[in-house]
Amino acid sequence: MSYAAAAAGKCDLILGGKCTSARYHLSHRLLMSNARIAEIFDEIADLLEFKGANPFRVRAYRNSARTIRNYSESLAHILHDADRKLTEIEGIGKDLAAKIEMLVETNRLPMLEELRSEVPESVLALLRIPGLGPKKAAVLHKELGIESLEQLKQACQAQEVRGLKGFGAKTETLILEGMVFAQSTASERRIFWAHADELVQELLKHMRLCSGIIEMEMAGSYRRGKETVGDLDMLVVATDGDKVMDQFASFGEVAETIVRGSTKMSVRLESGFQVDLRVVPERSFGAALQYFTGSKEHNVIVRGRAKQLGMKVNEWGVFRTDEDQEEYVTGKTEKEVYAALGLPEFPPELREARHEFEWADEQGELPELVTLKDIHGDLHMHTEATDGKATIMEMVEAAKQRGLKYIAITDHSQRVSMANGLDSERLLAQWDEIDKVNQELGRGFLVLKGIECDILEKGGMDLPDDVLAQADWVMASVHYGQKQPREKITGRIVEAIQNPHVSAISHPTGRLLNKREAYQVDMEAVMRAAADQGKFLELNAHPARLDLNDIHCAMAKAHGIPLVISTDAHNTEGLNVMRYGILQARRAGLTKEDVANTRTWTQLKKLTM
DNA sequence: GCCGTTTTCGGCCCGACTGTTTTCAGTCG
Repeated sequence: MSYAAAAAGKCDLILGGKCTSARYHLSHRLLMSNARIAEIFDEIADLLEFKGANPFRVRAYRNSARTIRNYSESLAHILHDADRKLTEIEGIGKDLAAKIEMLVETNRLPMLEELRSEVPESVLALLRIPGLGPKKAAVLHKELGIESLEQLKQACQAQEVRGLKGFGAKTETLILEGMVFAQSTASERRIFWAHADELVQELLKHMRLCSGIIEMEMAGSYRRGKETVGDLDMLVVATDGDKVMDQFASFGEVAETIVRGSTKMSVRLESGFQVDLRVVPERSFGAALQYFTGSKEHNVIVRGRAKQLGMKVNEWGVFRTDEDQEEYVTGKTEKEVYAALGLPEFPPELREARHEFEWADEQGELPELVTLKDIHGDLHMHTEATDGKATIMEMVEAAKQRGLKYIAITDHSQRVSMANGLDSERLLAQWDEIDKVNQELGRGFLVLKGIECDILEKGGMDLPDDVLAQADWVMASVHYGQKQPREKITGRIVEAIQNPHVSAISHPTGRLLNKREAYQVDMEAVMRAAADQGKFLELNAHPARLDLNDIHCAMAKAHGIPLVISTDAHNTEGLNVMRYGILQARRAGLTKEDVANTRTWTQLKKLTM
């Protein structure tokens, strides 16, 4: 189906049919992307769960949603390829394949329409209250006719809820307390990894004041380096667990203790952020670290493997199970836990049940992931000439201190008037200055003549070709017309890639975490163009951008497109964000070879030829 | 709903904690 055909779709299509509803924020002009199919299957899982459907059926929808979201090829393309079948994909059987086909071909799914008519959207909001799952929410809906958070609040205040079977006075209180939490959106509760890291450093500092701690490590999505973190998990081995919990409770940010048992304690910080602490025996530390680092999906596979081997894995260790006997095998370190199952010690960033087991099985080894030390240059930064704060020389000094060998100065072009963007004349003057700086620096460090040139709303570049031709490095960026329809914005970016003077596309999707959705850009088309033209794509390392995301980074690798990880620094401190980009690249399974700026400038230049 | 050296049925990861119970179901991670 062409973009035009998709765009011509009417508002009665299932996914565009509720244009005014919050249920779908996406425009109905979209093709049926993998992300969208995944979103639909997740919604079906939510609705089925609420209805009390077979939990394994619910899981099948959730698993397939995750697989589809992570899939590097468009399902619509596979569907239209006569030699391929959707059922090749793990977790997609005959039924789901038929549903995907119906979605792609007709943009509709009667089953979803039926579920939606049975379960009002507002009822699903009840599940966001901590402690309220599908079973209890269903009772509230059925017995008291509750359909919204507001109605539930009133019922609790009127003490109508405590009369229900399985509910009590305490539950009413918990529901009322959880109301504010439930009313905030999921994105408001997740913080950038970089912010989580600041919090972690503070927390670790506080905990180190407690004597008797033998081992201490953060687990969870923080350890996996996810771009945003929803809560923190801390693991401790200590001589006195109670003392550790007391120390934990005395952390300055703690607002309330949610639970405290003998091995587990959860607190909520002033900011609403939750932190969990677990105290485990020394012989279980590795097993617990493995377990609580997750991801959940990764662990499900690990446990399945254990079972095949006649073993069992839980947070206490690896056990050999014979008849009704259980024998502890190992658990002190993560490495031992994985080794007992014949698996390599997966770097936490890879533990997402995407390709890591495939790599371990088929290649017998994991990719050697890129590290911060591998980076030799930074190809995106600004100076005081536009909206940066430092001079060229100050950026050079800061880059040298961080062990870099070259940088590109890429200030904004004239279209970005708010940032005092450069016209041809000022840009050429800046490049003269760079020549002088390079002379002064001599060998050992190189400053490249660069520009972050806007891709204009109507298409085309913001500076003339004869100027761009003189640059060492041209990054093309969309800053305006971000809301344009898919066909238009994709066309602009593809056209920029085809411009012979453009080296790379910066922040290719334009998303800002927790704040702004990506452009409606067709990334498959962008990647095909980049691969075809031998151009680079940026992984912008700014913690609010991290654009490309990990899935797109893996897609780029599959297309053979080299990525440049850059800081987009606006001052000298801004150069520090490189490590967030590295974390993102590692999550995508990228090696040193996949990242272009691990090379010298001379080597990097050859990649484009 | 998926999957198969258990192959068209019968499994599908596992434990801690809480509240409402009086032995356990629901929720969470």
